[in-house]
Amino acid sequence: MATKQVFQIIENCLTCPHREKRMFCNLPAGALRALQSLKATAVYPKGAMLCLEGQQPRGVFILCTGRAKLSTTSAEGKSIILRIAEPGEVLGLTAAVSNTPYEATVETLEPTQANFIPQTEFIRFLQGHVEIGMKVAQQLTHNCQCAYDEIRSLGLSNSVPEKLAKLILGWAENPLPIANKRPGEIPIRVTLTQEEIAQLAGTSRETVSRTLNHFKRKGWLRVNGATWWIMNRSEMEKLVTT
Amino acid sequence: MATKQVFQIIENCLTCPHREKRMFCNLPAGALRALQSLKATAVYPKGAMLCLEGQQPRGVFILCTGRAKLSTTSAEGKSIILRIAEPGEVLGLTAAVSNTPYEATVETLEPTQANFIPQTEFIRFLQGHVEIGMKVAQQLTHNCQCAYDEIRSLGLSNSVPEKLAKLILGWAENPLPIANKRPGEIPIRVTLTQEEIAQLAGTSRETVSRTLNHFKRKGWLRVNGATWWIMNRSEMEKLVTT
DNA sequence: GCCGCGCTGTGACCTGCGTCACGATTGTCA
DNA sequence: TGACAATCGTGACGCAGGTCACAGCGCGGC
Repeated sequence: MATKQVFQIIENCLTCPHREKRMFCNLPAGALRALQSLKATAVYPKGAMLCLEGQQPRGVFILCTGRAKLSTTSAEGKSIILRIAEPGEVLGLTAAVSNTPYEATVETLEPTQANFIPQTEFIRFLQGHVEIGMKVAQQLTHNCQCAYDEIRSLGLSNSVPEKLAKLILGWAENPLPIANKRPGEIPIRVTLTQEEIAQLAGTSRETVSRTLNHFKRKGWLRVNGATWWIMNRSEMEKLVTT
Repeated sequence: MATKQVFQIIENCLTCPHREKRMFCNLPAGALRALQSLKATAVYPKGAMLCLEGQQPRGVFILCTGRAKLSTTSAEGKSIILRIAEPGEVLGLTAAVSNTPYEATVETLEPTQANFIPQTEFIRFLQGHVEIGMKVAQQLTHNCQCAYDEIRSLGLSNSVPEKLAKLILGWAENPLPIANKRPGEIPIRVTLTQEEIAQLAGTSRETVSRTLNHFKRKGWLRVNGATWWIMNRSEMEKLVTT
């Protein structure tokens, strides 16, 4: 099904084809040249740890390709996913700006290219360009908004079905671009395991399994490997009150 | 017991006695003068709403005196407290920077003086001074860290007693400066109602009541109105695993 | 092809805590 | 000082979902 793809490395931020779509990278030429000279590009396989919760900050990462999951772990080893970071995001900002240990562990979910900038150089870069300040503020704002969403989801949703429905409907915001789709069916790609979904929703793996099967039995959802179809969006929305 | 205090208004940021202790206000003279000319000072009674969740942003508030609670409410009217903001914090930043509706409702917990800066002027102020960018980044970073703490508390703590112990121990970080205290006893001031504590911990009022009484019966806590004594810190710490 | 590991499905059990209900206590304003 | 509202204390009940245990299943590696 999936043809083997060659992993494209983006060497030069100035000619990066994605630049304008990206939250952080869409910068004026001057700042972009400075960024280009500061950054060190690296490619990581799926499952690589970019940084670990509690470590002293070494610098920030800018995601070029690939998504990463940010998670935090309790003393007993229970862990929750704070959010999934998309290409164009800067990771490790809170730690770098306030010079405190990394708040989260960052693990790549797929093969990933990322640009690394050491902390001191990033701070200097930040102080030298006003636009960077704005971009940093936007990224931090985005982090906050995601965090607040998570808090609302954890603290205000009453039931697990509700939380899962909310998650799935959130993924449906950017559906798979499939040609032969039937009207009303939304195809999405879900590469997370049930364990990870449980960590996102703040529940247990077994409950995720049971709830998904409940959705399937109701005919609201069809699952085929990593491709899911939302068959009845409105019914799922009824579950969501917030 | 409590003598009636005259509420002191701080007219001038340049001569503000608290400036150097405050997260946001400790600025170089130039930026401070600009701030002084932009701001509009107001005094609010306890229980005043500075901004409402979902409203279009009008601007930002800088807390001079008094604390405020930031909360968010679900469709059914259940609400949780995101955090308690202290003097020196800037509120409404996420909304103002990204021009999205306010994320939270801000309600004063005590008589409060706050400086208001309209959104467009604040953005101009931000773009005109690099130091403001850093301060904004620090405030946003602080917001994120608080939010992540809340997520950890909601998602990783298993029991309500654990969450409450964590909360109380957090308050014990800055205890009341009382002279005749016995060694090992930590006096703290708690002006929140049990309902509010429940919203902070993501639980119900009744459970807070029961759990606090459990702590009292164990001899770990003594409550006298708004003044509480932590009698046995180490036992309470044993409850906290994260 | 076969083996093994990671993922998923499902039953059984049980407990923490949310909810309802009501009464006691405290604070506050006229 | 008295009355009313807000806050707090506590018993009873029920169930959502966490936990444990184990069984199929798919997929990649050798």
